[in-house]
Amino acid sequence: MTQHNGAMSEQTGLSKGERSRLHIIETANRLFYERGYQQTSFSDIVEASGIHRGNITYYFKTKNEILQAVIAHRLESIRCLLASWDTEIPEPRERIKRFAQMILNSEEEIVEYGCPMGSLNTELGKNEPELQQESRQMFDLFRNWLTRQFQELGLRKPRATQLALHLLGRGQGISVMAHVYHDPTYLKNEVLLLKRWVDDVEA
Amino acid sequence: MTQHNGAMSEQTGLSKGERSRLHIIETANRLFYERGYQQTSFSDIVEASGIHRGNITYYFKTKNEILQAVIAHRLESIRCLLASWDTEIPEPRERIKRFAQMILNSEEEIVEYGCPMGSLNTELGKNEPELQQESRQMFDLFRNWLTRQFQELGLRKPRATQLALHLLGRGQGISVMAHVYHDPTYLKNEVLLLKRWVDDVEA
DNA sequence: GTCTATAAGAAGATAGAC
DNA sequence: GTCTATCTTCTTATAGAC
Repeated sequence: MTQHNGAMSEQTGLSKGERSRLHIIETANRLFYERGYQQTSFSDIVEASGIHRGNITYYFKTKNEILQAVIAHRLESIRCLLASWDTEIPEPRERIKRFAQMILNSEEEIVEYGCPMGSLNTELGKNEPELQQESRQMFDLFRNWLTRQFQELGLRKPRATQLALHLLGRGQGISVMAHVYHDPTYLKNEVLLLKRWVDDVEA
Repeated sequence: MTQHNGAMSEQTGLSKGERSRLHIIETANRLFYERGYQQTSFSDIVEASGIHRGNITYYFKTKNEILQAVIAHRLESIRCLLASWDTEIPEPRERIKRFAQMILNSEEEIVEYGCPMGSLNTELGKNEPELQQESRQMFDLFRNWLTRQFQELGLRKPRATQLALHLLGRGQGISVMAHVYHDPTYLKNEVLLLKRWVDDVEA
């Protein structure tokens, strides 16, 4: 059966509907990060996206569904990011340090809003166990990827996983404190310490 | 002028009104921690405390004021805690390790709800800058106290502050990750690492 | 696919009787 | 000090025209 997609954009390869859907997701993603999930209303998404209420409902029946789509979107972004690191960085130790560098690259947003993964999970963990579980998958991607990198350094899996969790935790701590004190200097200094820690991990 | 407080309890030294006020604060404190500030409604506090709506309003005009009282209450608890550590523990290094031990002692709550200071600050940081600033004072108490302990170890103030912030950040990271994965084993292991780190800080 | 209008309920805040 | 009742606004969700 031949598919007819006459209205597809040649630039993006997305149909009109797919573009609207993506625009809703990207708008909601930003608002959920900057204001929090609970504190972002449906109307906020309507205003910020410029897409009318009923049309958003056409794509997502509930706000809950929007969050699920946002999480799926973030998961895909993380997968792409990790794949690019795998491609571009040959040494596992340098790959691990690239993770620390990511924190430094996001300095401004982290100082202002905290870590997107951590703050979302912290919010959902209080009252929405199913959604917390979905958002936890973002951590899983990094944890599994970091575990693999430590294994490539020559460590056994349990130890590699332990180090991966330690590194993730250090990143979360840095993000929380940098946000609490709105302090880029603290963030920079701690990322430096973290890279040194990576250098000192024995193969 | 002589004060007449005929209705004071002999056990607590609090008048009826002071007891009601305290009961509201303690109830709200627990709910804000377990469910989050935004996700706790005025009616939730009414139900959980057993004190009727109008009477809560008699003590606190707005939910905002309740939060301020909750933060003030927490600040006082932290001051008492730190004072007791000062009294009971002679060595500064042992005092610092007592801070790490506190995380272990709160293991169950942290795994279920995260750190009370960190999760509150993360939530308020998104949309309520004034309230975040108030809640930040909880971190200030620990930061200043830890800084003093590191100074007593013989370190200069800037370095002592840096180490205090590092320690606070490690604690936050542990709390976030233990909560994300609901993993007491990770928490125990990381607290152990943290105590070793304290032992290795050079005087 | 896109939009307007509105229903149904929950939220915070207030008035005033007892 | 304690309580009931209500106002107003905001929220999510839905119905249905175009």
